[in-house]
Amino acid sequence: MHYTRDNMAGLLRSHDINPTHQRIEIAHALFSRQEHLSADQVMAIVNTRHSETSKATVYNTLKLFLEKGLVREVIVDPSKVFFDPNTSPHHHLYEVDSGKLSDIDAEHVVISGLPPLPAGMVTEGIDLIVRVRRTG
Amino acid sequence: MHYTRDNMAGLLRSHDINPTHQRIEIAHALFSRQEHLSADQVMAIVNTRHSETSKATVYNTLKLFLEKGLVREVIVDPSKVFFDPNTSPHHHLYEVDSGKLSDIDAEHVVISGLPPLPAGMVTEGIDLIVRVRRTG
DNA sequence: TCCGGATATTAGACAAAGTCCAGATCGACG
DNA sequence: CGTCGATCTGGACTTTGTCTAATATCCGGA
Repeated sequence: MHYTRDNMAGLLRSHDINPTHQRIEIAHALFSRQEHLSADQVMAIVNTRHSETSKATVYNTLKLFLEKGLVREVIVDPSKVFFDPNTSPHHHLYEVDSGKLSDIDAEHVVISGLPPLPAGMVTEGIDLIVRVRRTG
Repeated sequence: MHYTRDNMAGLLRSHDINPTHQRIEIAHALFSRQEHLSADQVMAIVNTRHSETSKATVYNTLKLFLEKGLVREVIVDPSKVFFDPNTSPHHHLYEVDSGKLSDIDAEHVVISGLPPLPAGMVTEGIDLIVRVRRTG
């Protein structure tokens, strides 16, 4: 599967998102890299050659992608939110010093013994973040 | 154990923190409530009667408490950091709609199957956050 | 008691992330 | 082509948090 811009249009449509120029560029930035990017980084990537997409649009679009389940939000750093194009169940490894964020496959991870939820509540998601630091 | 201001002074000393007026007030705000508070909330509480403590001091003090292991940082909301006076191992339940944050005792929770850490890394902490939402 | 240095506090300027809005622009369709 | 709803935009604004230089407080020793 190549993350071409044409394929992005299809991906957007399949998530009920009208594929505009800007949205395709933003989706392409996220999916072709398969990395965790902040809004800032997305903006920088999309506007490398010449300014194409405004800050407001980047934020609006990322929020839209989030609502439509195209990307996932990862909150590990108090100063910025990361957007993750991988929506399959997985966890995160965060290197505190460098700010590097990587995936931990959920396949073999088991979390057991959680207490029952309060009445009238449904789980929206379980975030497991392993914070690590370089020794010495 | 009552969380009197006098006891706060002892608590601070036992964590190698010089117990000043402002620090005692801030510690008292956190520990007497045993709740998760943001810097904003701490500032509001400490300055209810009349302005006593500046913003800079609140931030400096919370950071100091963090370094000295007196409180713990909880990152669940992209817009603000919460400070948790409970430093014993535990997890968190976050109600997305209301922003309410509560503890999950770690005693019976088991997390297994995590992959080995990259070489030269040590775990700084594992954060488990259960995000819930009220059923519609 | 007075002095001096170390530690703490402060106001306010500043920075960065994100939101908001009113107007401009786009693009599909008749 | 002209219209209309959807989208995009610049820029002002808000909020959280940081920084700095000046001031205040504390404490030990002469």
